[in-house]
Amino acid sequence: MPASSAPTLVWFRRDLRLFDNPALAAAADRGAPVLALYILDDADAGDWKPGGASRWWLHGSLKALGEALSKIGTPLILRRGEAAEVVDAMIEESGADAVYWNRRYEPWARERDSRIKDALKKRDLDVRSFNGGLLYEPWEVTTKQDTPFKVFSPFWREIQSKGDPADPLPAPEALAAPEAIPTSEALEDWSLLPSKPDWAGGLRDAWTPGEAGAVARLEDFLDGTVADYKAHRNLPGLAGTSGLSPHLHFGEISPRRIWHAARAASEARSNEAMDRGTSTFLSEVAWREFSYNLLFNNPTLPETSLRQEFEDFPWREDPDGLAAWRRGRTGYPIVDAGMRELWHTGWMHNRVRMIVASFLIKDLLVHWREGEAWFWDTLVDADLANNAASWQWVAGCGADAAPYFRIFNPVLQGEKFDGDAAYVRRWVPEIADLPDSVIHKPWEAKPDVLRKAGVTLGKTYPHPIVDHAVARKRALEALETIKKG
DNA sequence: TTTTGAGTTGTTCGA
DNA sequence: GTCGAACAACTCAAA
Repeated sequence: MPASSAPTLVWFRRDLRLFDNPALAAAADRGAPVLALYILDDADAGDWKPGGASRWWLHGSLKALGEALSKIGTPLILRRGEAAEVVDAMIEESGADAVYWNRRYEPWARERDSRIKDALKKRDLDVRSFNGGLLYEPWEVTTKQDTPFKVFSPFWREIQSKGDPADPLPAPEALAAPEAIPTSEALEDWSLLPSKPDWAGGLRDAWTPGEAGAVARLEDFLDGTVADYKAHRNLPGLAGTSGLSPHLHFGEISPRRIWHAARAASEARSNEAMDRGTSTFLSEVAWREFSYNLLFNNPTLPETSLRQEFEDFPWREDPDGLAAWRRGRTGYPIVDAGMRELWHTGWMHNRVRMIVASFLIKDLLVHWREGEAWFWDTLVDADLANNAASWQWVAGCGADAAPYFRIFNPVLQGEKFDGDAAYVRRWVPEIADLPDSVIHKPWEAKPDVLRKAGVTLGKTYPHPIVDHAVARKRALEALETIKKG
């Protein structure tokens, strides 16, 4: 124990867990009492305050973290406001002489955190930041020329060549609370949960925010699903993905833990170095790293097309089309199913995210930022780096972008990846009685087939809001206008 | 400095 | 129904 009992302030942010939490582990090692703090820092976040679905998740995650911390001896203090001011107040009220946190990578957070760090260092406090959110820091993964990667494949090869990332750190077993514990605001007073109306029923059914929920998901996934991940991850009718994205976003589980657990599970199944499902899954974790790397090196990624020429793209204003897309009433069943899954559960299957994004951008020619904004508000896993990088990728204006001619055909995609229409029938029940042969293209069904299924196009289910073949040609022509040369 | 091979996820058309 | 080619040109990363 240090001579004084001045506490260590641990500022929780996107690391709402006890296991493999470097800042918390370092505070525990230091021996002094631990003051655990979470700041609702909307004031600092500018245009990127968490959306509705994220706030719902945050409530559950904070509740779980508070309970877990109390169990090992120290409460979680909740405060609202500008982080710099709140941290100062906490130091004042508790007598803390050290402040630890795990890094964030949003441009606004980096700028804010470095200001806070400088100010505290000037006052001779022990201030430290750690890597709690990534396998490797963005500046640790670079090309041989020491430049940031702009293409995923070589980035992924570089990650693999590094061997395994650091071992996860154990969770502290017991922590001492400070003598002077600052008062906490009540989580309920933050109004993170929707009330009028309560739209979160579907979210409650689908998710368990918090570290325990995250670990349970990981174990379930590694227990079975991962074996067929390579093939099944593309089929939205199955639960073939890990469903870990929101847990990762809030830091309820660390990517290093996921990495090591996945490797161990793979080795336990076979003597091979790593099975196909596991390596495909880990490459998806690496895509997350790649997005963070891109955001770190391109702070305007959420607002500005990475490829300059796309700033001159002839986007359309289409309020009606955008509204139909948001509500899942485009007349294309696979698109509508995805948008309704999103609205209902706060999540959408990855394959379907690409389909709906391609539809908004290429079929409607609506700016990718409109899609980014809607996802930001409705996804429980809304993440600045992933969201921005992925929308730019689909638009073709990002790093490693899709070739211009890659325009998803929503009918073919539906038939290919939802062949038995299990997904469409679940989320678009009004057409569930259509046979497999036409359920992805109801407008081609014969009148008596529609009648038998109780479908009246334009009444019970919309006509397609655009003709895909026409829209595809229009998109290719629009892309022609920004070609160089 | 120059060269070389490669670049997550697709669609359409014609043989 | 199945298969291969075409669909652009450019930029990246390493040698």
